[in-house]
Amino acid sequence: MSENTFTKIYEVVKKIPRGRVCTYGQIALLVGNPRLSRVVGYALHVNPEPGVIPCHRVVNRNGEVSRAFAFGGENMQIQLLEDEGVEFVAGRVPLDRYMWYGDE
DNA sequence: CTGGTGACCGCTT
DNA sequence: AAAGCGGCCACCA
Repeated sequence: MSENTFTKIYEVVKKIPRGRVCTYGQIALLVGNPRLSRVVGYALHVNPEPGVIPCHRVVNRNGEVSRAFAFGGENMQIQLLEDEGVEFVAGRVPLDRYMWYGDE
């Protein structure tokens, strides 16, 4: 069984429902360690399965998209989220409405 | 093997 | 309010 931390992170990210966003810290918490937030970012950075892992649904605790999103630019991530129905306010996502707490 | 770094978060000055 | 530091995991030199 792949009980690697990275694998767990990927599993959680894949569970994020469409039209919903999640924070690095929340994912880390679901994985089992709230301090893995950094590792979460790195895990998505390697992104072994683009198209399968909805990394664009992951934002920081501020609701802002990552600046290092070197995939068509940050605007690309925002575009994908808006396409799913996620609303952006002042360049960030109102987590109060779109935050996914992992409880499906 | 050691050291440094990275899509972060929270606590402490 | 702003800045600094530690923590966790994996990868590269």
